[in-house]
Amino acid sequence: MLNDQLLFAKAISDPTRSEIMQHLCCVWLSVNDVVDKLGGKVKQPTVSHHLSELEAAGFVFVRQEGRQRFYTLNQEKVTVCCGQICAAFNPGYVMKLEPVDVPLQTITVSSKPTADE
Amino acid sequence: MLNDQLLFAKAISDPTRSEIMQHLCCVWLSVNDVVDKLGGKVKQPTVSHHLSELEAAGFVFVRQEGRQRFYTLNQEKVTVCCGQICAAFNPGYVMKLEPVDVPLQTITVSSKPTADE
DNA sequence: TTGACCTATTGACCACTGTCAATATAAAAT
DNA sequence: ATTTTATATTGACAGTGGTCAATAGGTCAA
Repeated sequence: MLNDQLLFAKAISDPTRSEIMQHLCCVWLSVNDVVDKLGGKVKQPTVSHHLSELEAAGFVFVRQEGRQRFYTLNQEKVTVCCGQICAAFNPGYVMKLEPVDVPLQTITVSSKPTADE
Repeated sequence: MLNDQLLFAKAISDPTRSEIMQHLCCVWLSVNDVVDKLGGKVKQPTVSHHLSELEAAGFVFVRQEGRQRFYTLNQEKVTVCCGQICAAFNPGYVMKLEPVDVPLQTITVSSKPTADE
């Protein structure tokens, strides 16, 4: 029913969830790590709930390790969604993501970004 | 407390409102025009309500003409918001919008501070 | 002036959602 | 085995938000 673009918009439309997602950019954090990063704004069950939602929607990856669970952002999916939104509201334009101080790199909205490591 | 990025995410997180905004890309439509474009999915008061919200948030422009009100998308603001979102979730990258088949035009939305200016 | 038309407003309804305290579950440490 | 630690789940609550019917307020046409 709901496409990724709408799911992504819903995901980032809540301040707490948006902040969580940004903290999960490029790093793996445990649940309590995220709780700490939020500086007491919300409690652990709330963070856990948001992370479950994000996982269900495919916006984060999870890795269990002992009794902790580490989460990280699904960078590719998020980038594709960003591109879809840009394209939807800028007809006639193409979005490109250019690494700072590095040769050009292009993201075509309907295909996979070439974000190599 | 709520920045444009969050307001934009909220705006496009509802299917009806997102569709309205896309219909208002590059054209001026009356309220009833929008109602028609939505094909009976929602009634006129609902459309009117969404348009009021969008106007309050600055995402659409309005022009009164006789007994009708014409709305159009605030393309620049929407594009800036798209760029902010891309930047927020792609640290280390800059987003560029390139018109198809036309010389380069750039919208820089970097989270990195530029020393000058 | 009267009536038809366009849009905004009101009030109500209900589904959804973000949050928390309390508790459960599971794994590690003692 | 007991305790401590890390996370998930449950249940409840208040607030938000999308929707509509009914209506109000203008504006134009006859």
